[in-house]
Amino acid sequence: MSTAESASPLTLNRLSVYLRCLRHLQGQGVRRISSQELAERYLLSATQIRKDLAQFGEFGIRGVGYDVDQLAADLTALLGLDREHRMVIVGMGNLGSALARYLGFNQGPFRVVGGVDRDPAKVGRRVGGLAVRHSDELARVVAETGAVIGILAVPADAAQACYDDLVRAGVQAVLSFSPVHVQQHPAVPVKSVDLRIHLEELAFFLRGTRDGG
Amino acid sequence: MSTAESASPLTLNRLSVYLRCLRHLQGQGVRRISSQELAERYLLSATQIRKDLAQFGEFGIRGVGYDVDQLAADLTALLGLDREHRMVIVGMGNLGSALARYLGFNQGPFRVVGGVDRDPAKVGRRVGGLAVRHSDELARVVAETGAVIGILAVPADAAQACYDDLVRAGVQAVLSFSPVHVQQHPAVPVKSVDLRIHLEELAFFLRGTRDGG
DNA sequence: AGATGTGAATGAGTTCACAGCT
DNA sequence: AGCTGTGAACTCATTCACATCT
Repeated sequence: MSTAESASPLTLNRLSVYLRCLRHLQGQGVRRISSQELAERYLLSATQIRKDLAQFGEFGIRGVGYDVDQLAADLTALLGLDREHRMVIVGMGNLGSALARYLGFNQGPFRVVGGVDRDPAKVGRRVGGLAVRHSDELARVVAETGAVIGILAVPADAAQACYDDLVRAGVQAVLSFSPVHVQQHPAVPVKSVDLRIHLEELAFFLRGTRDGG
Repeated sequence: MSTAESASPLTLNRLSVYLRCLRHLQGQGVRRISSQELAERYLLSATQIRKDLAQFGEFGIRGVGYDVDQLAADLTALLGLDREHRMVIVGMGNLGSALARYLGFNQGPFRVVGGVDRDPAKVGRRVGGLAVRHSDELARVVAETGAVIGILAVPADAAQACYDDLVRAGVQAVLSFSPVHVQQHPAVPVKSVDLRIHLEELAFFLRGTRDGG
Protein backbone atom coordinates (compact mmCIF):
# COMPACT_ATOMS: atom_id res chain seq x y z
CA MET A 1 0.00 0.00 0.00
CA SER A 2 1.80 3.14 -1.21
CA THR A 3 0.82 5.78 1.29
CA ALA A 4 0.33 8.81 -0.94
CA GLU A 5 0.68 11.79 1.37
CA SER A 6 -1.48 14.80 0.71
CA ALA A 7 -4.60 13.50 -0.93
CA SER A 8 -7.26 16.13 -1.45
CA PRO A 9 -9.97 16.54 1.20
CA LEU A 10 -12.49 15.58 -1.45
CA THR A 11 -10.80 12.24 -1.98
CA LEU A 12 -10.46 11.57 1.74
CA ASN A 13 -14.10 12.38 2.36
CA ARG A 14 -15.13 9.97 -0.36
CA LEU A 15 -12.98 7.24 1.16
CA SER A 16 -14.98 7.70 4.36
CA VAL A 17 -18.15 7.28 2.34
CA TYR A 18 -16.85 4.15 0.65
CA LEU A 19 -15.90 2.67 4.00
CA ARG A 20 -19.39 3.28 5.33
CA CYS A 21 -20.87 1.59 2.28
CA LEU A 22 -18.58 -1.39 2.72
CA ARG A 23 -19.63 -1.75 6.37
CA HIS A 24 -23.23 -1.68 5.25
CA LEU A 25 -22.46 -4.44 2.76
CA GLN A 26 -20.68 -6.44 5.45
CA GLY A 27 -23.86 -6.23 7.49
CA GLN A 28 -25.69 -7.78 4.55
CA GLY A 29 -23.14 -10.55 4.21
CA VAL A 30 -21.83 -9.38 0.84
CA ARG A 31 -18.26 -10.62 0.39
CA ARG A 32 -17.24 -9.32 -3.03
CA ILE A 33 -18.29 -6.28 -5.01
CA SER A 34 -17.27 -4.46 -8.18
CA SER A 35 -16.82 -0.71 -8.38
CA GLN A 36 -19.72 -0.75 -10.80
CA GLU A 37 -22.13 -2.37 -8.39
CA LEU A 38 -20.92 -0.33 -5.43
CA ALA A 39 -21.59 2.80 -7.45
CA GLU A 40 -25.06 1.67 -8.46
CA ARG A 41 -26.12 0.69 -4.96
CA TYR A 42 -24.99 3.92 -3.33
CA LEU A 43 -25.31 6.45 -6.14
CA LEU A 44 -21.58 6.91 -6.59
CA SER A 45 -19.25 6.94 -9.59
CA ALA A 46 -17.46 3.70 -10.44
CA THR A 47 -14.55 5.44 -12.12
CA GLN A 48 -14.13 7.76 -9.22
CA ILE A 49 -14.07 4.92 -6.73
CA ARG A 50 -11.25 3.28 -8.69
CA LYS A 51 -9.37 6.55 -9.15
CA ASP A 52 -9.67 7.41 -5.46
CA LEU A 53 -8.41 4.00 -4.37
CA ALA A 54 -5.61 4.12 -6.96
CA GLN A 55 -4.02 6.99 -5.07
CA PHE A 56 -3.21 4.63 -2.23
CA GLY A 57 -2.43 1.34 -3.90
CA GLU A 58 -4.06 -1.57 -5.66
CA PHE A 59 -6.89 -3.07 -3.66
CA GLY A 60 -8.90 -4.98 -6.26
CA ILE A 61 -8.61 -8.09 -8.35
CA ARG A 62 -8.95 -7.52 -12.07
CA GLY A 63 -11.82 -9.32 -13.61
CA VAL A 64 -13.30 -9.95 -10.17
CA GLY A 65 -13.77 -6.87 -8.01
CA TYR A 66 -12.99 -6.05 -4.40
CA ASP A 67 -13.04 -8.23 -1.31
CA VAL A 68 -15.43 -6.36 0.96
CA ASP A 69 -13.79 -7.32 4.28
CA GLN A 70 -10.30 -6.72 2.95
CA LEU A 71 -11.05 -3.33 1.43
CA ALA A 72 -12.91 -2.24 4.56
CA ALA A 73 -9.90 -3.20 6.65
CA ASP A 74 -7.52 -1.43 4.28
CA LEU A 75 -9.55 1.78 4.30
CA THR A 76 -9.93 1.62 8.07
CA ALA A 77 -6.16 1.46 8.44
CA LEU A 78 -5.60 4.06 5.74
CA LEU A 79 -7.85 6.57 7.45
CA GLY A 80 -6.32 5.83 10.83
CA LEU A 81 -9.55 4.45 12.25
CA ASP A 82 -7.97 1.32 13.66
CA ARG A 83 -7.19 2.92 16.98
CA GLU A 84 -8.72 5.35 19.42
CA HIS A 85 -8.45 9.11 18.96
CA ARG A 86 -9.14 11.09 22.10
CA MET A 87 -10.72 14.50 21.82
CA VAL A 88 -10.93 17.53 24.05
CA ILE A 89 -13.63 20.17 23.66
CA VAL A 90 -12.71 23.83 24.11
CA GLY A 91 -15.75 25.94 24.94
CA MET A 92 -18.55 24.26 26.83
CA GLY A 93 -21.33 26.69 25.92
CA ASN A 94 -24.43 25.58 24.07
CA LEU A 95 -22.59 24.08 21.15
CA GLY A 96 -19.74 22.54 23.13
CA SER A 97 -22.13 20.92 25.59
CA ALA A 98 -24.27 19.70 22.72
CA LEU A 99 -21.25 18.12 21.08
CA ALA A 100 -20.13 16.54 24.35
CA ARG A 101 -23.50 14.86 24.73
CA TYR A 102 -23.72 13.92 21.08
CA LEU A 103 -20.19 12.69 20.51
CA GLY A 104 -20.14 11.11 23.94
CA PHE A 105 -22.68 8.58 22.78
CA ASN A 106 -20.86 7.89 19.56
CA GLN A 107 -19.18 4.56 19.10
CA GLY A 108 -16.08 4.09 17.06
CA PRO A 109 -12.52 5.32 17.30
CA PHE A 110 -13.38 8.84 18.48
CA ARG A 111 -13.88 9.51 22.17
CA VAL A 112 -14.42 12.74 24.04
CA VAL A 113 -12.15 12.69 27.10
CA GLY A 114 -12.22 16.28 28.29
CA GLY A 115 -13.86 19.68 28.12
CA VAL A 116 -12.66 23.10 29.21
CA ASP A 117 -14.22 26.53 29.48
CA ARG A 118 -13.03 29.97 30.45
CA ASP A 119 -16.17 30.73 32.45
CA PRO A 120 -15.66 29.78 36.16
CA ALA A 121 -19.42 29.23 36.46
CA LYS A 122 -19.17 26.30 34.06
CA VAL A 123 -16.06 24.73 35.59
CA GLY A 124 -16.83 21.68 37.72
CA ARG A 125 -20.16 20.95 36.04
CA ARG A 126 -20.72 17.54 34.54
CA VAL A 127 -21.90 17.45 30.94
CA GLY A 128 -22.62 14.10 29.35
CA GLY A 129 -20.37 12.22 31.76
CA LEU A 130 -17.61 14.80 31.40
CA ALA A 131 -16.23 17.09 34.12
CA VAL A 132 -15.66 20.59 32.77
CA ARG A 133 -12.29 22.03 33.74
CA HIS A 134 -10.84 25.51 33.41
CA SER A 135 -9.22 26.63 30.15
CA ASP A 136 -6.02 27.45 32.02
CA GLU A 137 -5.62 23.72 32.64
CA LEU A 138 -5.93 22.81 28.95
CA ALA A 139 -2.32 21.65 28.59
CA ARG A 140 -2.66 19.48 31.69
CA VAL A 141 -5.97 18.01 30.51
CA VAL A 142 -4.44 17.14 27.14
CA ALA A 143 -1.38 15.57 28.77
CA GLU A 144 -3.41 13.59 31.32
CA THR A 145 -5.97 12.27 28.86
CA GLY A 146 -3.79 11.80 25.79
CA ALA A 147 -6.12 13.88 23.65
CA VAL A 148 -4.89 14.33 20.08
CA ILE A 149 -7.85 16.15 18.55
CA GLY A 150 -9.18 19.51 19.74
CA ILE A 151 -12.78 20.53 19.17
CA LEU A 152 -13.17 24.30 18.96
CA ALA A 153 -16.60 25.51 20.05
CA VAL A 154 -15.88 29.07 21.13
CA PRO A 155 -17.10 32.42 19.79
CA ALA A 156 -15.44 33.80 16.66
CA ASP A 157 -13.32 36.33 18.51
CA ALA A 158 -11.75 33.67 20.74
CA ALA A 159 -11.14 31.07 18.04
CA GLN A 160 -7.60 32.01 17.04
CA ALA A 161 -6.34 32.25 20.63
CA CYS A 162 -7.95 28.95 21.59
CA TYR A 163 -6.54 27.25 18.51
CA ASP A 164 -3.09 28.51 19.47
CA ASP A 165 -3.68 27.19 23.00
CA LEU A 166 -4.57 23.79 21.58
CA VAL A 167 -1.41 23.75 19.48
CA ARG A 168 0.71 24.61 22.53
CA ALA A 169 -1.11 21.99 24.57
CA GLY A 170 0.02 19.40 22.04
CA VAL A 171 -3.04 18.32 20.06
CA GLN A 172 -2.38 17.23 16.49
CA ALA A 173 -5.54 18.30 14.68
CA VAL A 174 -8.51 20.56 15.29
CA LEU A 175 -12.15 20.46 14.31
CA SER A 176 -13.50 23.99 14.50
CA PHE A 177 -17.13 25.04 14.76
CA SER A 178 -16.28 28.72 15.04
CA PRO A 179 -17.45 30.83 12.13
CA VAL A 180 -14.03 32.23 11.29
CA HIS A 181 -10.89 31.37 9.32
CA VAL A 182 -8.15 30.34 11.73
CA GLN A 183 -4.55 30.89 10.74
CA GLN A 184 -3.03 27.44 10.91
CA HIS A 185 0.11 26.04 12.38
CA PRO A 186 1.65 23.82 9.67
CA ALA A 187 1.64 20.68 11.83
CA VAL A 188 -1.89 21.07 13.21
CA PRO A 189 -4.52 21.02 10.45
CA VAL A 190 -7.90 22.60 11.08
CA LYS A 191 -11.12 21.35 9.60
CA SER A 192 -13.94 23.85 9.78
CA VAL A 193 -17.61 23.07 10.15
CA ASP A 194 -19.64 26.19 9.80
CA LEU A 195 -23.35 25.68 10.35
CA ARG A 196 -24.22 29.25 9.48
CA ILE A 197 -22.57 29.00 6.08
CA HIS A 198 -24.56 25.89 5.31
CA LEU A 199 -27.81 27.49 6.39
CA GLU A 200 -27.02 30.59 4.36
CA GLU A 201 -26.36 28.46 1.30
CA LEU A 202 -29.83 26.98 1.68
CA ALA A 203 -31.34 30.41 2.25
CA PHE A 204 -30.05 31.42 -1.18
CA PHE A 205 -32.41 28.88 -2.73
CA LEU A 206 -35.36 30.23 -0.76
CA ARG A 207 -35.10 33.78 -2.05
CA GLY A 208 -38.03 33.46 -4.41
CA THR A 209 -40.25 31.85 -1.79
CA ARG A 210 -43.14 33.19 0.24
CA ASP A 211 -41.51 32.72 3.58
CA GLY A 212 -41.99 33.12 7.26
CA GLY A 213 -45.64 32.16 7.52
CA MET B 1 -28.22 43.21 -10.08
CA SER B 2 -28.35 40.29 -12.52
CA THR B 3 -29.49 37.36 -10.41
CA ALA B 4 -27.35 34.57 -11.83
CA GLU B 5 -29.19 31.39 -10.91
CA SER B 6 -27.12 28.35 -10.07
CA ALA B 7 -23.86 29.63 -8.63
CA SER B 8 -21.60 26.91 -7.32
CA PRO B 9 -21.76 26.04 -3.60
CA LEU B 10 -18.13 27.17 -3.35
CA THR B 11 -19.04 30.63 -4.56
CA LEU B 12 -22.10 30.87 -2.32
CA ASN B 13 -20.12 29.82 0.73
CA ARG B 14 -17.51 32.45 0.02
CA LEU B 15 -20.22 35.09 -0.28
CA SER B 16 -21.26 34.16 3.24
CA VAL B 17 -17.67 34.63 4.35
CA TYR B 18 -17.42 38.01 2.64
CA LEU B 19 -20.63 39.14 4.29
CA ARG B 20 -19.29 38.19 7.69
CA CYS B 21 -16.09 40.12 7.03
CA LEU B 22 -18.10 43.16 5.96
CA ARG B 23 -20.15 43.04 9.15
CA HIS B 24 -16.94 42.90 11.12
CA LEU B 25 -15.71 45.96 9.24
CA GLN B 26 -19.00 47.74 9.90
CA GLY B 27 -18.43 47.12 13.59
CA GLN B 28 -15.09 48.86 13.22
CA GLY B 29 -16.64 51.81 11.45
CA VAL B 30 -14.94 51.11 8.10
CA ARG B 31 -17.02 52.61 5.30
CA ARG B 32 -15.08 51.77 2.14
CA ILE B 33 -12.75 48.92 1.26
CA SER B 34 -10.97 47.53 -1.79
CA SER B 35 -10.92 43.86 -2.71
CA GLN B 36 -7.17 44.04 -2.12
CA GLU B 37 -7.49 45.21 1.47
CA LEU B 38 -10.39 42.92 2.24
CA ALA B 39 -8.27 40.02 1.06
CA GLU B 40 -5.28 41.05 3.14
CA ARG B 41 -7.26 41.56 6.32
CA TYR B 42 -9.07 38.24 6.17
CA LEU B 43 -6.63 36.02 4.28
CA LEU B 44 -8.73 35.82 1.14
CA SER B 45 -8.02 36.26 -2.58
CA ALA B 46 -8.72 39.68 -4.09
CA THR B 47 -9.29 38.30 -7.57
CA GLN B 48 -11.66 35.69 -6.27
CA ILE B 49 -13.70 38.24 -4.36
CA ARG B 50 -14.16 40.24 -7.56
CA LYS B 51 -14.94 37.15 -9.66
CA ASP B 52 -17.45 35.89 -7.12
CA LEU B 53 -19.25 39.21 -6.95
CA ALA B 54 -19.15 39.56 -10.74
CA GLN B 55 -21.49 36.58 -11.04
CA PHE B 56 -24.27 38.64 -9.50
CA GLY B 57 -23.68 42.15 -10.76
CA GLU B 58 -21.43 45.17 -10.38
CA PHE B 59 -21.13 46.24 -6.78
CA GLY B 60 -17.95 48.33 -6.72
CA ILE B 61 -16.73 51.68 -7.96
CA ARG B 62 -13.67 51.50 -10.20
CA GLY B 63 -10.71 53.29 -8.81
CA VAL B 64 -12.37 53.45 -5.40
CA GLY B 65 -13.50 50.10 -4.02
CA TYR B 66 -16.68 48.91 -2.34
CA ASP B 67 -19.06 50.73 -0.01
CA VAL B 68 -19.11 48.46 3.03
CA ASP B 69 -22.71 49.12 4.08
CA GLN B 70 -24.00 48.90 0.53
CA LEU B 71 -22.20 45.66 -0.29
CA ALA B 72 -23.26 44.10 3.02
CA ALA B 73 -26.86 45.00 2.23
CA ASP B 74 -26.58 43.64 -1.31
CA LEU B 75 -25.09 40.35 -0.16
CA THR B 76 -27.67 40.03 2.60
CA ALA B 77 -30.45 40.38 0.03
CA LEU B 78 -28.66 38.15 -2.45
CA LEU B 79 -28.33 35.32 0.05
CA GLY B 80 -31.93 35.74 1.21
CA LEU B 81 -30.92 36.76 4.71
CA ASP B 82 -33.18 39.79 4.81
CA ARG B 83 -36.10 37.87 6.20
CA GLU B 84 -36.79 35.08 8.65
CA HIS B 85 -36.44 31.42 7.70
CA ARG B 86 -38.24 29.06 10.03
CA MET B 87 -36.83 25.63 10.66
CA VAL B 88 -38.24 22.35 11.89
CA ILE B 89 -36.02 19.61 13.36
CA VAL B 90 -36.79 15.98 12.54
CA GLY B 91 -35.29 13.62 15.11
CA MET B 92 -34.95 14.94 18.64
CA GLY B 93 -32.32 12.47 19.85
CA ASN B 94 -28.95 13.60 21.13
CA LEU B 95 -28.04 15.52 18.01
CA GLY B 96 -31.47 16.98 17.34
CA SER B 97 -31.82 18.18 20.92
CA ALA B 98 -28.33 19.61 20.80
CA LEU B 99 -29.18 21.52 17.65
CA ALA B 100 -32.45 22.78 19.11
CA ARG B 101 -30.62 24.19 22.10
CA TYR B 102 -27.78 25.56 20.00
CA LEU B 103 -29.72 27.04 17.12
CA GLY B 104 -32.41 28.23 19.50
CA PHE B 105 -29.99 30.71 20.96
CA ASN B 106 -28.80 31.88 17.58
CA GLN B 107 -29.73 35.33 16.40
CA GLY B 108 -30.25 36.22 12.80
CA PRO B 109 -32.71 35.16 10.13
CA PHE B 110 -32.86 31.48 11.13
CA ARG B 111 -35.26 30.34 13.81
CA VAL B 112 -36.17 26.89 15.07
CA VAL B 113 -39.93 26.72 15.35
CA GLY B 114 -40.62 23.02 15.74
CA GLY B 115 -39.25 19.58 16.48
CA VAL B 116 -40.68 16.13 15.89
CA ASP B 117 -39.68 12.60 16.83
CA ARG B 118 -41.02 9.15 16.17
CA ASP B 119 -40.43 7.97 19.74
CA PRO B 120 -43.59 8.53 21.86
CA ALA B 121 -41.38 8.83 24.95
CA LYS B 122 -39.89 12.03 23.55
CA VAL B 123 -43.16 13.57 22.38
CA GLY B 124 -44.40 16.31 24.69
CA ARG B 125 -41.01 17.05 26.20
CA ARG B 126 -39.67 20.57 26.04
CA VAL B 127 -36.19 21.01 24.61
CA GLY B 128 -34.71 24.47 24.51
CA GLY B 129 -38.10 26.18 24.60
CA LEU B 130 -39.49 23.81 21.99
CA ALA B 131 -42.33 21.32 22.45
CA VAL B 132 -41.51 18.02 20.74
CA ARG B 133 -44.37 16.67 18.64
CA HIS B 134 -44.91 13.35 16.95
CA SER B 135 -43.46 12.70 13.49
CA ASP B 136 -46.94 11.86 12.21
CA GLU B 137 -47.83 15.50 12.74
CA LEU B 138 -44.92 16.81 10.69
CA ALA B 139 -47.07 18.21 7.88
CA ARG B 140 -49.28 19.98 10.41
CA VAL B 141 -46.30 21.39 12.30
CA VAL B 142 -44.81 22.71 9.06
CA ALA B 143 -48.12 24.26 8.01
CA GLU B 144 -48.79 25.80 11.42
CA THR B 145 -45.33 27.27 11.89
CA GLY B 146 -44.50 28.23 8.32
CA ALA B 147 -41.25 26.28 8.44
CA VAL B 148 -39.36 26.30 5.14
CA ILE B 149 -36.18 24.50 6.18
CA GLY B 150 -36.03 20.99 7.57
CA ILE B 151 -33.18 19.82 9.77
CA LEU B 152 -32.58 16.08 9.49
CA ALA B 153 -31.09 14.57 12.64
CA VAL B 154 -32.18 10.97 12.38
CA PRO B 155 -30.21 7.71 12.05
CA ALA B 156 -28.88 6.81 8.61
CA ASP B 157 -31.54 4.19 7.92
CA ALA B 158 -34.36 6.67 8.50
CA ALA B 159 -32.87 9.60 6.60
CA GLN B 160 -34.40 8.97 3.17
CA ALA B 161 -37.91 8.38 4.51
CA CYS B 162 -37.74 11.47 6.74
CA TYR B 163 -36.45 13.58 3.87
CA ASP B 164 -39.37 12.40 1.76
CA ASP B 165 -41.71 13.27 4.63
CA LEU B 166 -40.22 16.76 4.78
CA VAL B 167 -40.72 17.21 1.05
CA ARG B 168 -44.34 16.13 1.33
CA ALA B 169 -44.82 18.39 4.33
CA GLY B 170 -43.80 21.30 2.14
CA VAL B 171 -40.36 22.45 3.28
CA GLN B 172 -38.18 23.97 0.57
CA ALA B 173 -34.68 22.96 1.68
CA VAL B 174 -33.07 20.48 4.04
CA LEU B 175 -29.95 20.49 6.17
CA SER B 176 -29.02 16.90 6.89
CA PHE B 177 -26.80 15.62 9.67
CA SER B 178 -27.38 11.99 8.79
CA PRO B 179 -24.32 10.14 7.55
CA VAL B 180 -25.85 9.06 4.26
CA HIS B 181 -26.48 10.32 0.73
CA VAL B 182 -30.13 11.21 0.34
CA GLN B 183 -31.73 10.98 -3.08
CA GLN B 184 -33.03 14.46 -3.72
CA HIS B 185 -36.27 15.84 -4.96
CA PRO B 186 -35.34 18.42 -7.64
CA ALA B 187 -37.10 21.30 -5.87
CA VAL B 188 -35.83 20.56 -2.36
CA PRO B 189 -32.03 20.79 -2.16
CA VAL B 190 -30.20 18.97 0.62
CA LYS B 191 -27.04 20.22 2.23
CA SER B 192 -25.20 17.56 4.19
CA VAL B 193 -23.10 18.10 7.30
CA ASP B 194 -21.37 14.92 8.27
CA LEU B 195 -19.39 15.18 11.48
CA ARG B 196 -17.98 11.69 11.18
CA ILE B 197 -16.52 12.41 7.76
CA HIS B 198 -14.78 15.49 9.11
CA LEU B 199 -13.36 13.60 12.07
CA GLU B 200 -12.20 10.80 9.81
CA GLU B 201 -10.46 13.31 7.57
CA LEU B 202 -8.54 14.56 10.58
CA ALA B 203 -7.77 11.02 11.69
CA PHE B 204 -6.00 10.48 8.39
CA PHE B 205 -3.43 13.07 9.44
CA LEU B 206 -2.89 11.34 12.77
CA ARG B 207 -1.92 7.99 11.33
CA GLY B 208 1.77 8.43 12.03
CA THR B 209 1.19 9.61 15.59
CA ARG B 210 1.65 7.86 18.90
CA ASP B 211 -1.92 8.04 19.92
CA GLY B 212 -4.35 7.31 22.67
CA GLY B 213 -1.84 7.23 25.45
C1' DA C 1 -3.16 56.81 -10.46
C1' DG C 2 -5.99 53.29 -8.64
C1' DA C 3 -9.28 49.75 -8.31
C1' DT C 4 -12.93 47.16 -10.63
C1' DG C 5 -14.53 43.79 -13.89
C1' DT C 6 -13.19 40.19 -17.26
C1' DG C 7 -11.10 37.35 -21.16
C1' DA C 8 -7.16 34.22 -21.28
C1' DA C 9 -4.20 30.94 -18.99
C1' DT C 10 -3.41 27.80 -15.63
C1' DG C 11 -4.56 24.26 -12.32
C1' DA C 12 -7.63 20.94 -9.94
C1' DG C 13 -10.99 17.46 -10.28
C1' DT C 14 -13.89 14.30 -12.93
C1' DT C 15 -15.09 11.39 -16.69
C1' DC C 16 -13.89 8.75 -20.73
C1' DA C 17 -11.93 5.01 -23.03
C1' DC C 18 -9.04 1.32 -23.10
C1' DA C 19 -4.78 -1.45 -22.03
C1' DG C 20 -3.76 -5.17 -19.03
C1' DC C 21 -4.55 -8.65 -15.72
C1' DT C 22 -7.46 -12.78 -13.90
C1' DA D 1 -15.49 -12.22 -20.78
C1' DG D 2 -15.07 -9.15 -16.96
C1' DC D 3 -13.27 -5.73 -14.04
C1' DT D 4 -9.37 -3.10 -12.39
C1' DG D 5 -6.10 0.49 -12.97
C1' DT D 6 -4.72 4.56 -15.74
C1' DG D 7 -3.33 7.88 -19.52
C1' DA D 8 -6.01 11.21 -22.18
C1' DA D 9 -9.90 14.31 -22.66
C1' DC D 10 -12.83 17.16 -20.60
C1' DT D 11 -15.12 20.15 -17.20
C1' DC D 12 -15.00 23.09 -13.35
C1' DA D 13 -12.44 26.48 -10.50
C1' DT D 14 -8.78 29.66 -9.57
C1' DT D 15 -5.30 32.91 -10.89
C1' DC D 16 -3.20 36.06 -14.09
C1' DA D 17 -3.00 40.10 -16.73
C1' DC D 18 -5.04 43.94 -18.55
C1' DA D 19 -8.76 46.84 -20.63
C1' DT D 20 -12.03 49.94 -18.54
C1' DC D 21 -13.88 53.21 -15.76
C1' DT D 22 -13.62 56.97 -11.86
